[in-house]
Amino acid sequence: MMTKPAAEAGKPKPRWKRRKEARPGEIEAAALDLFVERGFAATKLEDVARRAGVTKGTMYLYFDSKEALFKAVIRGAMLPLFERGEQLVDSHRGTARQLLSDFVRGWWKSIGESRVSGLPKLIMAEATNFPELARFYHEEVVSRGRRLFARVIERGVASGEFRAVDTPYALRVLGFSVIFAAIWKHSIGVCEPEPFDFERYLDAHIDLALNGLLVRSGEEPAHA
Amino acid sequence: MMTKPAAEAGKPKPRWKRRKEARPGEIEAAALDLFVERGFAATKLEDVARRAGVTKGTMYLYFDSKEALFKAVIRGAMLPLFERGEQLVDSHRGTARQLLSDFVRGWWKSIGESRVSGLPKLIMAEATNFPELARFYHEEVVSRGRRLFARVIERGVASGEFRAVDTPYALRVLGFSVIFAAIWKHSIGVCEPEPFDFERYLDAHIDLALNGLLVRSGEEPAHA
Amino acid sequence: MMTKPAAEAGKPKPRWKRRKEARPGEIEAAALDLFVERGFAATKLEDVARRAGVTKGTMYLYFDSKEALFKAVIRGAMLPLFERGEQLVDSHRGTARQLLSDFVRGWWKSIGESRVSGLPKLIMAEATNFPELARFYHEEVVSRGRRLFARVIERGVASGEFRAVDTPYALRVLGFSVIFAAIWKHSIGVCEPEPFDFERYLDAHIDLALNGLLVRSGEEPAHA
Amino acid sequence: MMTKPAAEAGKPKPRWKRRKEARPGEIEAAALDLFVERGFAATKLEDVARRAGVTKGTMYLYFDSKEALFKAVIRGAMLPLFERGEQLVDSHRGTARQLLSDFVRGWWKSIGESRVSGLPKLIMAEATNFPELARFYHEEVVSRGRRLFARVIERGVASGEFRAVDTPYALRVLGFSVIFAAIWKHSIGVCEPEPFDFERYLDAHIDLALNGLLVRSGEEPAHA
DNA sequence: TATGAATGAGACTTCATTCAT
DNA sequence: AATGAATGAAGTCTCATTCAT
Repeated sequence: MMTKPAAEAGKPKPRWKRRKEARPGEIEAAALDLFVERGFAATKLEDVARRAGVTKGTMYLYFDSKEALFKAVIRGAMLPLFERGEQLVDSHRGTARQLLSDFVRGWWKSIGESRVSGLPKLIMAEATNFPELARFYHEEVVSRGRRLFARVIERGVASGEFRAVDTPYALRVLGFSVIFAAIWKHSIGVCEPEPFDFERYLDAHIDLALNGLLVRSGEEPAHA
Repeated sequence: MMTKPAAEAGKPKPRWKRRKEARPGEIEAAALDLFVERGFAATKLEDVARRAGVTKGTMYLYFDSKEALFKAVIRGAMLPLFERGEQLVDSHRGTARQLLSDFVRGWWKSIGESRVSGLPKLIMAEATNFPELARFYHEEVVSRGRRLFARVIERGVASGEFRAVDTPYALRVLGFSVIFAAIWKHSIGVCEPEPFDFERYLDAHIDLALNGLLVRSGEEPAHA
Repeated sequence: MMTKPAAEAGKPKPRWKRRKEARPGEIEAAALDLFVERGFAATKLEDVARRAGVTKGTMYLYFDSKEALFKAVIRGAMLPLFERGEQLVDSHRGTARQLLSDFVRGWWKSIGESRVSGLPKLIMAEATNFPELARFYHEEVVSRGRRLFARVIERGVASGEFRAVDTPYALRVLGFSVIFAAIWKHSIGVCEPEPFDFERYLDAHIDLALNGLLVRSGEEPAHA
Repeated sequence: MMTKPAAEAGKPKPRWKRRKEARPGEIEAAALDLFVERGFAATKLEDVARRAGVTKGTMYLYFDSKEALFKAVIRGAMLPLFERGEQLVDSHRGTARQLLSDFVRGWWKSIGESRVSGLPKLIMAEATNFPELARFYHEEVVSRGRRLFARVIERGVASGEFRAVDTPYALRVLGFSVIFAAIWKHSIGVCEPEPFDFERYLDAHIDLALNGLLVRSGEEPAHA
């Protein structure tokens, strides 16, 4: 419990370090965490600053306002969202059912288990307060995601594996229930007495989806 | 409950009527609307008051604080959530597949199209800020809803109509995608360029759910 | 030094009074004082509030922003500026030299000795920061003042009392040196070791003005 | 003052030149411009730095604080104020009326048309915030200017050209209206729809001053 | 019962100043 | 000598809450 006497202290610890390049990312990461946890309005910039290891003033070196920070967080977190997904669909060589399964599990792997999984909740909560951002999200994420999911289903229909479903809305049904897992994780999920088993949830989802989509034996395949 | 006869009134008529009984409900309704639209923190009590046709001060005659109002809103909005649902499952005499279809459509009819449809979004957004409420919601709505949905599925399994699925998680999958429709309606839905067709969404949902659940011809039914 | 026991206190002094009508004027008066004394930027709203006997928040019931308060102060202080002056010129029946003397002394009486005398300094100091207000001041005060002063000089020229001077600029010269007295009073004047004798200043001003304007004996009058 | 020969320099040339001697003046000049334009409080040091071609940090190598810079600016700008004026009065050999005319025009030439013309506005605006500076200005400029102007008038009175006016206040009247021209130029002047003609203003000023001061024919000269 | 003027803690934001580089 | 990233005190403004009317 001895405290080192000040006289002995060789190097006086600097009050701060200069880290121009790292700051924005750190601030955005801290902000994403808190925005997801508390919502935009209930998040105090001072808390974001503290979590990012800086002071209030520093935030304004990198972001013009709280709203600008919010937008940067959203936009920044979205960019990596589709790299993997589109590549997967492009290069997948197996059956459609296998693709669907890989797709959903891959999505959870890259999104659901990272901090980005908080994004859907955040967007849902603030969409009406930031319609411009919501539109941006819609175009950049929702539409793109739908196109991607549509390709998965259509490939199965084309190959005769899947029934001829109402693709545009079937993908909404299947997509929503995956995204909701992310929302759940960041909202009521944290209060649930027994933990939510996301692996099992995905299993059930894929099981239902495939059974819901597959051509039933005795039926003619959709394109035959 | 006697009203003073008008003839006797020498005093000038008061500017406002005695509406002690109606007030709380009106305030809660206004608050629900705004909380759903903007979130808890971003909603100003003055706006709630204006929408309810009263003034700020009046609100404090009925609610101790903004937080108390929030809780009252949540609790109040929950009451009607299950009336019909449980009754439906109790009294339904058709096939399980018909029950599931009626159940989902009935839910949307009574919840999705009313102001209560905003509740899920609100809870999701504020769950971490109001864990006590989230727990309450979990117990009163989520658990109860799951039990109800479980009965629907289990009835189908028992009757041999449905496969032996992982019921606890299958119902989460099916339930989430219905609830998400309500969330969507109150968030990004308002920004979507082409309107979301909820009827068609429910059709697709039921179609997928039934096909995903039904015993596939050639398979043995689960319980046989 | 005895403190009255709390129990004995008959009427608990109310923390504040309701004075909707009086507030704006009081706030503007306090703000005028401080703006004049310190300038716009250096004046803290909290100080204005304290001087007006209210708190910060109250100011925002009556003025949207500091800038709005500033504008209200300027505009409010200007309205009464010309009532007397224009009436004087309209109704004056004496010689032009008498009118000029009355005019200058009357101006000082109604402006120079009141709190409004701080206005010119304020406007001069903030003109470039609030160009819109400066234009407003120019139109409402400067131009109007010039027209009024021009009438005084022109009457003298018409009557043969005054020389044919370059009226538009002569009035600037004469006007400026009167206005400067007000500026002086609120700036360096407060630091001068021996007090500035404004009466004597006006005497000297009028003496010089009249001698500068009057037709010199031996000269022909301007209009003859 | 030896400069290291270029040939010897193996080290990379520094990005900035050694300009220790020139810096303070450049910073003061930039600061004077901005202080005049916006006032002390509304001027940001960063803007001063940018205009001076340095960065914020550099300013603190030369000035301890914003207030110190302000004082240096004021004091520095005052030095050239009287060089010419006193020399002019000392060496003038013409009539008093010619001296007065030369004096006023010379003042405008050397002060009014230079950046120093902004000083009066600045001092007026900040006198109450910096009483110490105001006192300094009063002693160094006002008093000195009055003594100088007094000599001009007194010479005319002595020579019999001018009437026996109340010299101490007559000079205030005449001086104020000249100084006000400088203030005007830097405040409302910039917003005036039609440009202020300073030459014409000086003509009118001198015309009025001389006519106001000169012995009127038929009168006895003051000292006779 | 109802009002809305008044409050004051607390949020966002600015900027003079410091100091590691 | 010079930089500019970082700081933090202080300002403007908001809004949940109180209370005189």
